Amino acid sequence: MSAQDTKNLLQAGHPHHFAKNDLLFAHGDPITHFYVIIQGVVKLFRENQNGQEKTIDILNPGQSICANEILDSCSCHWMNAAAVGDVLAMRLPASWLKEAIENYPILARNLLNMISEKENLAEVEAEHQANMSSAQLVACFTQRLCVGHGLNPEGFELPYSKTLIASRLGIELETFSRAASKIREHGINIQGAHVSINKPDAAAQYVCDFCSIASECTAHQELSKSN
Amino acid sequence: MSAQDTKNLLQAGHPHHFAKNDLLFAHGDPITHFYVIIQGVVKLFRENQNGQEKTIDILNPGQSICANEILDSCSCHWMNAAAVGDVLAMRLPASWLKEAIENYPILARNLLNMISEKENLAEVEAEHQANMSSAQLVACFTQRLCVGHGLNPEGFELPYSKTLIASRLGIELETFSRAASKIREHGINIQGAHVSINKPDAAAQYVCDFCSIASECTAHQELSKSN
DNA sequence: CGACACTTTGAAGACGATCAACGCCGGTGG
DNA sequence: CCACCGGCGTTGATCGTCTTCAAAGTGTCG
Repeated sequence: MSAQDTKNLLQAGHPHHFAKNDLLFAHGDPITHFYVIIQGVVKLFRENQNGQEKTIDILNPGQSICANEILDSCSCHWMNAAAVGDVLAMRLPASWLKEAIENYPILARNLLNMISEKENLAEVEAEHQANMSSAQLVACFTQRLCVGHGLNPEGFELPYSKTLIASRLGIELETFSRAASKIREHGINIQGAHVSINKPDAAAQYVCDFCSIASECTAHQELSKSN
Repeated sequence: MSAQDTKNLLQAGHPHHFAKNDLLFAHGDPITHFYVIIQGVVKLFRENQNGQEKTIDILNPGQSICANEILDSCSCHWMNAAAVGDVLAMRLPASWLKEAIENYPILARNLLNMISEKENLAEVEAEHQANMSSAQLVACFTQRLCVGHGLNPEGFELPYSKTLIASRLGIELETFSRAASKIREHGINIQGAHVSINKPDAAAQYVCDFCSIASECTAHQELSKSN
């Protein structure tokens, strides 16, 4: 979004605070607001009648919530959004977004871009689920975090609980834990919440051969060239 | 799309024929065209360096191909598209779509809607993969086909090969075959290519309790009320 | 210190993938 | 007309992986 958009946004909405585990909205609620996270982490998830949960995405400051639902033709939320810790989020009426789209074609264009990208990622994740072992899923996730930290040789701390990450990857916590020890032999070291990568190229090969978009993946490119 | 759009479309493009197994485009090809299927079936799939394939979607006449890729910022295709049988498809330059979007905001709006919907479906499918057994996946797929045929008590013929469907569902052909016999006890009868549903409500319950959007699913609603 | 959330580890079990063999059918060629 | 072949689907047996259940370990915070 442009600086101008941001300015408009700040005028149209108000910051709103959510405590840990608060729901920003739940499945079935009418869609009334659009959110932009200022601080904290929000978990999007779906829940079926058996109580099984599937975490769809983990959102960080700067990311927006439920733009796609507002743009879809439905009037109610399809999923739940919960504050993982304390969260501060800008809250705007849904109508504001709809009007903005009508008035600023450039915004519509940006949103198209963003949503296309998300759809693409969703497909790639489905592919990963089908073709990768749980250890590879964990390695892929970790690698991308690591690139986000500039491949710092000191390593970094996991930004979320392992329970949350496991849920995001569609595996059980126990499986995550076992996967974490298994990928040590591929150069990825997870000790408690601290992560470091010894052999980025080895790790990349272990994972990215099983990913159809490795050649376009920025994380993969960074890892490979760092040799 | 509106009738007017269709008219423009017919003027801007030319129909193009593809033989069985022809690629409409492949991963890495520059994005030059946009397609609308007139006749036949097209398979979208991704392939990793190990040769593992994942079928993303099966497209039928009337559906468009790669609108999302054109709207994404990338210049090359992220996936492959192959003709399952003989295919006739309208082929338009990608620039046509981009211009149309700039000129007709309503089209942008429709595309936003369509892509949001696809993203939503991709997420639901990920959820299904995580929470359903292979038998339930097959049942879900079959149910929706069945509703598409108006719940005809005579049943209907599968429109695709079982190999293709299995690949679409992310399971092996053998698993599909075993699942097909297992779901007979839940009122779904698959004999060769012929499918009939004896107990729609039983089948719906067997599957839809594991789906977070059962209450919004049109197929589920049809099945439930048919008792 | 004790309660609680989070994580690790072990053992058993279920499920789907894989390998292998066979049946069915349509097409091709002698 | 029959023999052969290849694509497709079914069925059986085995194996590896992930889930599940259970127990114990670690850490933080009141």
